[in-house]
Amino acid sequence: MPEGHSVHRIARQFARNFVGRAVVASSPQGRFAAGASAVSGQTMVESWAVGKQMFLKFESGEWIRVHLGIYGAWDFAGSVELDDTIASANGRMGQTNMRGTVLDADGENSLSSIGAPRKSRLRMAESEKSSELESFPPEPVGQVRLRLLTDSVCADLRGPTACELLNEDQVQAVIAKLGPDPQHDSGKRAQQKFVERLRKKSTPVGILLMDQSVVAGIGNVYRAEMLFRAGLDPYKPGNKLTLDEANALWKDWVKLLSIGVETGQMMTMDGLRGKKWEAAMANRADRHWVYKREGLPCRKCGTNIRLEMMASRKLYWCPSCQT
DNA sequence: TGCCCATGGTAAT
DNA sequence: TTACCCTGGGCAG
Repeated sequence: MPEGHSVHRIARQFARNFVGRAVVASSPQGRFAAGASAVSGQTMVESWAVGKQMFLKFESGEWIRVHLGIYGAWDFAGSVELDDTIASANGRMGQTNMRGTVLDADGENSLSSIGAPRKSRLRMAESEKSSELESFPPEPVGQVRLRLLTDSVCADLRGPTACELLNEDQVQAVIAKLGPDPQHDSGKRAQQKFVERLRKKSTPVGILLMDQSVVAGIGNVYRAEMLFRAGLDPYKPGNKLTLDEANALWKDWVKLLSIGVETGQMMTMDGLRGKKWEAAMANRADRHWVYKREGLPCRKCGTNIRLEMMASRKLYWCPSCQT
């Protein structure tokens, strides 16, 4: 269940392990058979993400667009090289698991997950584990929509909201609909675009931050946490935000996204040191100001954190700190 | 074992 | 606003 940071990490993994190599593509499940066969045998030439969407370009000029949605996941297997820009400790990548690498659902190191991201496989005997690691590529597990394979690395895609073949124009059309993403559009123009779109409408800022055409990549966790960090009432209309408030939100997103891409975790309580930082990295419950903390005392003022539905998503906030 | 829920998004209503 | 897509983790029983 990735927000923007994990998709960028996955795109970097493809850049590191697939770009420049010939790729055999298939759809074991069958639902992307035509798209897979269109690119199979070609060299992958680009891999990058905008917001929660990832784009893989092949030498023919065709692209695959993938949106993981809430269930989607990539599993990497084989001799996977970690991207240099990604911290190798606690190397979990959102929903992405990598067989052969030490990973765990909460970013904790766990030998049990070697070779087996799926629960059913965690119970495999040691002998079975080692034999599975030896066979490459592994047997597809579950409904694999798309499998991408090089000599040494295999990536399986399951349960995505979107996986489709696009041409250059179609890719540009998708991107045109998205708001700026600091990891893709750096600089003042991206910030200006965000500020402009945020302050245009009377829609509550809590909804605007989740609107991918305003800013690409923010999801429900970052939304709640950013509003708390800014001390903003989620119901404040976008067009009532001051220029300073809007600029500060962008700067905070740049910072949080960068931490997320580097660590693979949505660490929103930055400024922690030593043991507190370690505890937060190890424990999801210690990582956030308000997210999933309804009924618990606010970490700053002690007021109970409130939970309400906003545009049919759960919104967590502190009514005292956020005004 | 079998529910419920989830860091999304779209299409139908 | 709701249904649906479709997967895995958590947890009650």
